[in-house]
Amino acid sequence: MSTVRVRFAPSPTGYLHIGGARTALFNWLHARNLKGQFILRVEDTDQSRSTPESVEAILEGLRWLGLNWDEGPEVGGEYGPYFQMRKLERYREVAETLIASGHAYRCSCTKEELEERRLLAEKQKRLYRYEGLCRNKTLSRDTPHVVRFKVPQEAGSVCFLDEVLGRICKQYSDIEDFILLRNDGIPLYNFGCVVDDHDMAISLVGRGQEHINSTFGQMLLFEALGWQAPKFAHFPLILGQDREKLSKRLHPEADLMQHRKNGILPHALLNFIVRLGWSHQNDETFSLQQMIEYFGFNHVGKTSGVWNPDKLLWLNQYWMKNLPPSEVAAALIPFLKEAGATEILEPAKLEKTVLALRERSKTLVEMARLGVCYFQKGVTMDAAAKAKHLGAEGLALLREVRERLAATDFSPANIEAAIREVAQTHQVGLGKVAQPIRVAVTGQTISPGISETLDLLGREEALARMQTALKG
RNA sequence: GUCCCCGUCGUCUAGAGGCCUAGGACGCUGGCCUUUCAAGCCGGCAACACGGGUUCGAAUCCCGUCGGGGACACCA
Repeated sequence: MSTVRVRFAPSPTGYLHIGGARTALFNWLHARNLKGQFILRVEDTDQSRSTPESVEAILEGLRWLGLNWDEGPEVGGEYGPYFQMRKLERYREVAETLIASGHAYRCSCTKEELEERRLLAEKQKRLYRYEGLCRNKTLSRDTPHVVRFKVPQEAGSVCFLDEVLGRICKQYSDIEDFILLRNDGIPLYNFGCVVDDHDMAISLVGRGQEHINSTFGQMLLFEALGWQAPKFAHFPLILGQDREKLSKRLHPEADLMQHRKNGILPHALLNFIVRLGWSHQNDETFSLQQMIEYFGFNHVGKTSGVWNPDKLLWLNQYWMKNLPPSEVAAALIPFLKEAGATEILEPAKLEKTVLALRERSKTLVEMARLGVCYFQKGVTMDAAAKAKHLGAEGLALLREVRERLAATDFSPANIEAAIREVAQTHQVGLGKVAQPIRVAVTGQTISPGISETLDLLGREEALARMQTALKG
């Protein structure tokens, strides 16, 4: 069996797009599933838009998701360079080969000239083609020119067998003489991509369906160069709720790191995007090991999927409840700080907090909001909560329970008993007694069960907070 | 407009000719549990785009229509 080598080849023109993240994930899973190599390649040939900051942002996004690469920036590898701008000579050399073999030509037509022809063709209601356009001009190397690929002029078509879509073809006449090298000698996507996929011995190219049309040109290039083309797999697109392709401009959820800020666990996000376009029987939740074990292109769907924020939230809560508490606790720390925690974030207490709050929060932001009161001195009292539960009646009940609590240790049984007795004495429901305690110690109407809450706070702090509430 | 891809509940999907009276999940919804809020458990609503074929039999195969999306840069 030949080696599986797949790549993720983003262009560093901004943050890591969620669609890119899913493309990376599918490739990564395929590589891990088959014990192959996952390569990261930076396609930075768009000089006007590429920035080093973007490279870093993309690496950071991949690291956050845990998608490690075997070759690429920072780790190197035998097939580098992994930045396209570092191998311009190579592209020029290949372009020359194509010109020499008659598969490409130098073209000095300007954009304007081409546009003119396009309009003319439209006016004449005939299909516009690049046929013969500049092919016959002979140019010296010093006149400014681009290098164009010479698409076969005879009748015929290019086809490839897509791993998820099946056989797809396109007629030669529907493909234009696309540009290989710009007039500054820098390669365009379609060309750099082919040279690199060949040079890096990529066995399968997995990318979004928006690239299907460029695949035909690439197939032509592989053929002209006499190189064996890799396999291709085109993944369904991710659409926003407006059914348009998820774009950075229109959809905030397109920004991977936005989800980190929103308190989404990386594993939850992974689980969510892996199910957008892929399935394994009726399974909904997957550990990383399961994803790797089950993944295959045969179960990648063909239809675009719509972003579903509710399901992401559900998955996030699911994983907050099912991942080791220590892992969730570690992820919670920055959110607690952000929420205003001032006390020491001690690991054991953090884990207890996670255990107590994970059934009540869908995100780490929510968990921090509910949990920050356990990591502060005193409470920030919610006015509405106070008005509702710490009126005359509430305070009277609170005074009484506090007395009983102060007289015992804080075992769950004792706390239960104290509440029960007070409720019984006054012929009121348990809630009547419990709520004032809850509000007094947390400042909110929402918290875990009372004994759990008091335990989290510690006897001393809890009694002190009740005392403060009683003083008004 | 041209080319390419796609078309099962609102959404993500299972489904590779009989196992489908179409299954699961999110959401919505009724109930149980309950000291708050949740979580959990039990139940409900809800889909094969349409029209022709092929076949004893079609969500599954073929054709057409309609619908949706994508690509049409010296961007990737």
